[in-house]
Amino acid sequence: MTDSPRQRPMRADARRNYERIVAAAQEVFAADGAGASLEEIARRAEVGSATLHRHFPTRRSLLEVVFHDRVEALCARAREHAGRSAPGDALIAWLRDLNIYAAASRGLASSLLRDGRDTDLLQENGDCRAMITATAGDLLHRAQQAGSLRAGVQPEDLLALVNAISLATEHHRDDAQANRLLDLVIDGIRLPH
Amino acid sequence: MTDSPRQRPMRADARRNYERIVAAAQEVFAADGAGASLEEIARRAEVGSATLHRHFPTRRSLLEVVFHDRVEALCARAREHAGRSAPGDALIAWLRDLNIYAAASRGLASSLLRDGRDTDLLQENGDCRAMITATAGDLLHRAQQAGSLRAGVQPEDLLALVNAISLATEHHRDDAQANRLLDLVIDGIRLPH
DNA sequence: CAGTAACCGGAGAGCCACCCCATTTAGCAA
DNA sequence: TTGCTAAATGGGGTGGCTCTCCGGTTACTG
Repeated sequence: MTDSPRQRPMRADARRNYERIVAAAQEVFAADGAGASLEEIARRAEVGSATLHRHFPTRRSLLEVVFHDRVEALCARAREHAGRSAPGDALIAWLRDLNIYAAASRGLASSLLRDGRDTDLLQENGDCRAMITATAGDLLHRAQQAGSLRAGVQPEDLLALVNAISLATEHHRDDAQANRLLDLVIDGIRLPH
Repeated sequence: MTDSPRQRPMRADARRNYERIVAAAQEVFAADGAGASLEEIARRAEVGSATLHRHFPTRRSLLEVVFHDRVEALCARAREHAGRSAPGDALIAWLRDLNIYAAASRGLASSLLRDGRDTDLLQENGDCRAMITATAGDLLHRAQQAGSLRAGVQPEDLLALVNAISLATEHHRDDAQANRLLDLVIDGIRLPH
């Protein structure tokens, strides 16, 4: 599913380096955040920096690959919630998942969300962004149709806010504040009933 | 020597350079955002980069000075609102001011808010941060005492959220979204009555 | 077991923040 | 006014970053 070798398959050494880079990036991004040094990643992967830049022309393209799996897991989780709970509750439960994920990944989500100005990038492979926006949109739509949510809220708003909460609380590692803020946001989008 | 612990006034040339740097920083930060090149600022101020670094040992210390005036204006505005409107309305009106300010200053506010990890910096001169936190705390406290706001919300939460909104919407310059998000937040903190 | 296209990575260009220290200069006192 | 001294300066160095070029290497194919 993820592998579609309709293009010419990668040469063995290329694929090996590609995977070493992704593995190294996983470690380094987790340790230093999304702004980590790409050269450090190349160094840890024992690969020339040119090789890294050839495989991943932008920082974002690397982040995209590194977090693809986690984002997929998050979307799967959304489907679970949708099949198990009432629409409004499903959305809220998923927002909590998203919040935890965002806190755990040190503002990485924000790097994926952002960079809307690089329009090429977006259409080229806004894969994670597209997946997660679609997921949020789906849950949101259901909740709104079920009448448990105010109208006018956009999927991007939710992502932006959760992302924002993680950004805002990131530096002083305050999960209590993050939860408080999420509760605020949830109360804001819920219809008084 | 020991009987005059008072700081000497700046030498005239030092003061001149200091002011040139601040003026240049104002332009450059406005144009390129808070991450702008410090060397470019020194260049535009026609000053050696060492001089810039001596006057402002960190990027943050420069931002601090550059935005001191605007932050003061914002706090003054808070006092106006407090003297004119009901506590809950005053807070909300001020949040809207804050939102506009944050949007206008291209994530600069966020740079001031953040960096809580540099603990030295905070106590050394968290001037803007302290001012604005105190202001938010004051308005919030009044509103809570007047019963128009849910309890448990912290001043930092409000700042974090508004800051967050500006961060989240910054890159695609969408004032409509920013306003929508702020409305959400306001509805979240307001008590249903 | 070649021949060739794909791939590699060292080296280098052009940024940047930050620091060292020889030189200049403001301000004061005689 | 003049000379002294501490304060202030800024050119240039260090080391780090991103990103590119290109001569050498290597995996696949026929």
